[in-house]
Amino acid sequence: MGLFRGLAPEFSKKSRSRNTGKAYNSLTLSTPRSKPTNTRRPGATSIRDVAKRAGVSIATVSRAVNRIPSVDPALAEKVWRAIEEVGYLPNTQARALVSGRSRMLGLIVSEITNPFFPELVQEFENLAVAQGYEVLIGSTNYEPARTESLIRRMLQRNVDGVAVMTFGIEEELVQKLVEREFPLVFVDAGPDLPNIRVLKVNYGEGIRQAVQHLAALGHRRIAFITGPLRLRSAMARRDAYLKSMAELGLTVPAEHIVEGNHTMEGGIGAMEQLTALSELPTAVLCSNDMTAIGALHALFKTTHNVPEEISVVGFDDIHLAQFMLPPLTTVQMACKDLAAAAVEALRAGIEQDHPKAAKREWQISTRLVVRQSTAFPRGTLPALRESAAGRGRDGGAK
Amino acid sequence: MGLFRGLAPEFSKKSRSRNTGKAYNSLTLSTPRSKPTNTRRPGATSIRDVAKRAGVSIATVSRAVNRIPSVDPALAEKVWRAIEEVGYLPNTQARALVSGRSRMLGLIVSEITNPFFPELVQEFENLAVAQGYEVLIGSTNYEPARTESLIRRMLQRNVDGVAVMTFGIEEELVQKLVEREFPLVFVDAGPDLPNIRVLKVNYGEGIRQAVQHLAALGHRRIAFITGPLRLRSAMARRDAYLKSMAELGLTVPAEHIVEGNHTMEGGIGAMEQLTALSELPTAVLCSNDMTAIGALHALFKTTHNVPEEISVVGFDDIHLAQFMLPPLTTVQMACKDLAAAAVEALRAGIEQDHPKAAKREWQISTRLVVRQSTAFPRGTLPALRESAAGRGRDGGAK
DNA sequence: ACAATTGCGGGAAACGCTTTCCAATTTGCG
DNA sequence: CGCAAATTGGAAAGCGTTTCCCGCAATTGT
Repeated sequence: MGLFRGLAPEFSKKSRSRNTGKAYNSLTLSTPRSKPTNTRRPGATSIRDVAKRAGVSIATVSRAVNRIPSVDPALAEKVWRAIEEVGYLPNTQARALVSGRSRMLGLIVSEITNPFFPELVQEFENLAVAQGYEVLIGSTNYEPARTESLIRRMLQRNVDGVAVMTFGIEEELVQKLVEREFPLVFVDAGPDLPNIRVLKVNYGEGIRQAVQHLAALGHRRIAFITGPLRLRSAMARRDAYLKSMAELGLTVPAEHIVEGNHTMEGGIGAMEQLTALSELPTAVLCSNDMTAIGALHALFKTTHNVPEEISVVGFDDIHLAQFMLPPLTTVQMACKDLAAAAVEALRAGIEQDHPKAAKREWQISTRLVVRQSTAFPRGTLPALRESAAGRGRDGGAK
Repeated sequence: MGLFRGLAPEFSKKSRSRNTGKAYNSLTLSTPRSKPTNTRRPGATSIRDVAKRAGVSIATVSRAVNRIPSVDPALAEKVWRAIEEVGYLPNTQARALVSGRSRMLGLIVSEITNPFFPELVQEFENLAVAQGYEVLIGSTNYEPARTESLIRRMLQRNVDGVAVMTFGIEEELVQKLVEREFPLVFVDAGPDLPNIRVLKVNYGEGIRQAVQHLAALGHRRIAFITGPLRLRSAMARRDAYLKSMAELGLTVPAEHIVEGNHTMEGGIGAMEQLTALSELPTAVLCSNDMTAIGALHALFKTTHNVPEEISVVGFDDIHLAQFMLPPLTTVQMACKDLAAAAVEALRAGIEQDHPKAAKREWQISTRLVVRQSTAFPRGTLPALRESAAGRGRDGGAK
């Protein structure tokens, strides 16, 4: 719908000046329309410059650059020297023009300011660049309008594929990408179509470890702060928590599940709800690390000590987690693995002769990293607390 | 040098298979070389499809899309309907072909995983996209090799301009961009050339406020943890600190200036050096917030209380700062202003008829935000401490 | 009523740079 | 010496848009 209205913002200025009717005609004709040639950047060099310098044809230069072995090694060497001398860089746009592939990948995340995502972006970009791809990054901020504009941008720029790492995107918008048969990568779940690949995160694994860790320490009242529940991943994490609790025969009262929104502010709000309860939980699991950081902050403000009075566990294991006060026990979802899988899956979709072209699913594992935000609950024997501290200490050293 | 060797990574696969010599020939000839036509994505539509659908010429479609007023409104409406029906989106690459401008901006930051930069990226991107630009992001991680590859990527993709927000980049590498007369934006300082614009950050302003805030609380031994001193901005911050101290007649012993590297790890190391001193400083100013977070962590590990035993001040005011324990007093460098200035300066360089085309410098101001990581130094009267807490509390509410 | 002017729309070229086809030249070998 | 194979160069294709230029129709002026 609105996806196709309001195109071409870059021309708005021009059309504005034309609102005067006739006046514009002379205007536009006199202005840079006369000879728009020579728009090339002064220092830029083309394949022609190299050919001239090396005294060969442009065809030979192209072959040398692409390492077609039929060119005489001596000649190739001459071409390479010329390339360095004139500072030639092949124009990617021109290449895209003839190959029909832009060699750009889209990466859509939900919130670039959540530290988890820059880490993911970094890894993704490293891998993509190593394969000769450029990355177009977009952050939806959970706003449909942004997502829409993002997808339009990706379509217009003709990216070769898009990784949607928002952990639960608005369905209809992605439809646009699906229709055009863009290679797509989703996290957790996606439409079952040939161009679509899915990264399945095994939330249960790490979350079970976290619940069992807390239970082993003696916790029984373990609360959970969820993410925004319209995200599939947030639901999956909550469900994994419920399942792990049930496995241990622990019941979860309704008020022990509070909805957050994967931000620090959300963590604060949720934790304030929990501290207002008549019977405080002794441990809180959070749907991501930012939520946990918010929870720590809320507990600080209400002068509850962590981990003495209440244990806190995060999810993601962002770099920051180990520097929190106290260092955060958290479930690690290796963003390195995630990024690697995303790039591999995209390439499998783009390059028809890719070795894993047929693979549809990638598995991502999670695991608990114990640091110092978890301990024996209050009322445990001092002797035991000693050993707990010993166990907890630096379990997550890098 | 190496900038021009090793081009065309996208062809590496092909060339690898060619290492066998002759064998490849049949390979490349048989593979998708036969008829590389029809590489178009199935769902993609071109201006021609719209023209056919609307029963007009492509010229008319182009005019309608660009809102050239000479087209009959009724016809334009028909075109717009056709556009929605076929789901047409103008191909940016083709537009770039004729306009000679890619409408992409490069944004080079030093470390995407430092939370300050995602915030900057976000603002920058919002503004750029609103103006019809796409953003190519690159993180140097302080590695010359990465910077080099980054610049090559930007050159190859033909960006219209580059904002170098690394706060002090390796000179020779940028030379490549300067040579080609790319519009460039630097922070703090840059070569004095017509295509280059500079964002001057007034570090002195905020840092003076920080030093005076600490001095007013009664601190005399105020230490400073620098950033990596090869960065101009790190030097500028240190110099601003020294100047502010001198203004108050406070002497700074050499051991009160410790070099960090703008990361949490660096902050920890630097703070450990400070806590090892026979006479501990009562307050520490840090060159950025990540350093301050590291410092807080180091003080936590060595069981020094903040702010009772030692006050800590950061720089940047990243979003996270207010959620630290205790909430961090810091100098705000508004990344909104920075991003806005960067985009405006780039546009001034790119669009020759931009209203501020002649402007060379943009001023960025800084200011202190007082939170709870600063307080009266030890030994102050309890009565005074009360009022200090009152003053410090929530000075930086958003 | 006819000529002149204006307005609008369509066909086709240009845009920039690469890749690749095809033909020509050289080299090698029988 | 002749034919085949290997290399190289000239030239065209290719992408989808914007824009030039011309023709046709409609409107206005005489």
